[in-house]
Amino acid sequence: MTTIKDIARKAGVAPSVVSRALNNKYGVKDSTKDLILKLAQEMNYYPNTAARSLVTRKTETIGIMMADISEPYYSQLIKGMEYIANQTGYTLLFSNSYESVEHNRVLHKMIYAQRVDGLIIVGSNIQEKNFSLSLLEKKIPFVLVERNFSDPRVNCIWVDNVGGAYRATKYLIEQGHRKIAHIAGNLYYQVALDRLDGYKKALLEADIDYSEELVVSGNFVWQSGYATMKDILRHHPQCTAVFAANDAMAYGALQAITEAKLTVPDDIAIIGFDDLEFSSLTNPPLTTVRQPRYQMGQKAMELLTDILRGEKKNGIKITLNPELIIRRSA
Amino acid sequence: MTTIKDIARKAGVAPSVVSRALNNKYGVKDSTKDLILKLAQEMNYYPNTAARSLVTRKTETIGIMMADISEPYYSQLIKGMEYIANQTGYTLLFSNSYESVEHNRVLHKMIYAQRVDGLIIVGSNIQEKNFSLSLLEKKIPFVLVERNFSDPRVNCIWVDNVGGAYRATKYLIEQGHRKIAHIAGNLYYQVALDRLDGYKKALLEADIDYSEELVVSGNFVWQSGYATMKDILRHHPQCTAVFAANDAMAYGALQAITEAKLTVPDDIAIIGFDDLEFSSLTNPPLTTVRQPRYQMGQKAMELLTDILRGEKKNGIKITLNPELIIRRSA
DNA sequence: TTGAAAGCGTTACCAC
DNA sequence: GTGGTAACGCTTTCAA
Repeated sequence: MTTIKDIARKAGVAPSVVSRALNNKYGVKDSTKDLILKLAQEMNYYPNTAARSLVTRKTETIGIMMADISEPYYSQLIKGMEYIANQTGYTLLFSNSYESVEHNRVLHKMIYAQRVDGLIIVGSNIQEKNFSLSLLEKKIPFVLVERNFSDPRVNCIWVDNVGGAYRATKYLIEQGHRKIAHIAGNLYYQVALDRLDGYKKALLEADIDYSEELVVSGNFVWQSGYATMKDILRHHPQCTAVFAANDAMAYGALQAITEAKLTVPDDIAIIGFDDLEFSSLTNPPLTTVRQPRYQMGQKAMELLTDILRGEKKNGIKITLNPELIIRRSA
Repeated sequence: MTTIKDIARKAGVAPSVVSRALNNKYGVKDSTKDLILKLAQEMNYYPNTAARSLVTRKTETIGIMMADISEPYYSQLIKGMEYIANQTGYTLLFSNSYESVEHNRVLHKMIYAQRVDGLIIVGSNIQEKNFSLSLLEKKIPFVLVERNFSDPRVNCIWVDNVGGAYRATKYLIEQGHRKIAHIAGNLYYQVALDRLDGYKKALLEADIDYSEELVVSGNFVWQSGYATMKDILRHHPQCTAVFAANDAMAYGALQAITEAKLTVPDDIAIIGFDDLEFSSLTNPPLTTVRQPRYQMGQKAMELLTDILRGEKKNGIKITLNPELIIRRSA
């Protein structure tokens, strides 16, 4: 591997000059700079990341924490982040933080080992406030995605879940439904709470009594949508519509309804939340609330980059709006 | 951030002793070692990654290249790799190599910048032989997944695609089908070629004439399955079964069949390949060939780790067997 | 068993 | 504009 010293020797200058030339800094004559650049190319020079970050104390790397990188939900988010990172030159380091306990491991690998300059944290487990606090204390720049944390020092990007759920439920009401069940997410998550709120709000507005019995809690995976839908079918046969807190659970619900030989949307209408890629392929295609995930990823990355570059100050909150996508399940 | 020097000072020893103690090397008295370990804990010491890898020339990081990290197909593969990496202490650095051209960027970010100790490359684009060759030349340890490259120096892990496709097709034949179409993948990919071969082999064995007209090529995404299925329906109404080279295209085919008011499997039977999570949720649930993806990820990671640790030599080839999962689409 | 010192490749500071 | 040198935090070698 060629080093800066090799180039310096060949060019007949000092290593420091080479460094400055390569980094486009002031104080290098054009002609020597040209020579150095030419030599670097010829000699196939690439800066050593470790050496550089040892002195600059920067890694040009951003850590991404999410519950499970392989959830289809995250794919667009990741792409949005990558798109910006490719432009700004940052490298992304992913970490699956399956559980809160794992946070500790991430802290080790990313923060203490000083592998990243900042963090993007996706997910809204409401018990994880402490983690944010400890990051704040350590002065690690970070942005929270899918989470609206009121602390004025933290950066948040989230979608208006209340509004999205409200619109979905309202749409069902407009279609004439009065007995509308809600398959909620795990209520440890802010998004689950918010979507439940939106559902209630629409009911209230339409003078429909809110009934706790019609709200069943799943945990965002299709299996729980399937199981809870079976319960609803058994205990509340008068239901004519269901609003599921995410698409995965809606898929499971669809499955349960199909198995019960009922048809969607004629017997039961169903609306999901997220608009996963697959949602246009269900039978019937799923009506759902689309989250601008690609855009969320982009915004999160842009924001963190700006903060790392000193172009923005901490404490920025960004709200994005979801959109009701009407297909054929409601 | 506490450094080794800080600990050395407090312990009244030299930095080198601290280093040795922390790394469990010979030549440190138990009592001083205990003291150092205790101090390290108290003072919240964590080694600086950059400094360490600058001298050891190791990053304890493995680069993962794949076409598109967000493809559901890859999720289990990633989990398998992570599982092993967590055990061995390696950090994973992902890179989406959407296209061959991108290889260059990856080389820069990972190899030239010396950010990784080795590479796992997932994908089977047959035009990418040169990339492997250049890695070989640079002496970067790597393993290829989903690819059987005959060069005796390269490590490969792949599934028996020919066998899987053969079994799927044979199953259709056993169900009485004679006019069986094949929605192939992009034939630049080895896996697409292999699955086509397996299909032919089963036909041949059953004395069914192979007809090129019944093979249409998609590019592995559902849209192409949808489009090609429409063609098949129009031009070959006598077809009673379809073998799709992957599940995504099978989903599209299912969609096209449903839209044509035909039923699966009565009018047309369909088999996919991969067994994505979603395949048990289609209507009807998809019969498909399951790839042991989690296991592939694990094996790939184990193999690379062993090679990096000097416990295995290059040139290892591993074949895994796919399994026919019979659901209700065929 | 311990310590001193060199060195990894880079940047940054200060003198020329 | 340029060069020398120290420094980043760590491991390794060699001598004590």
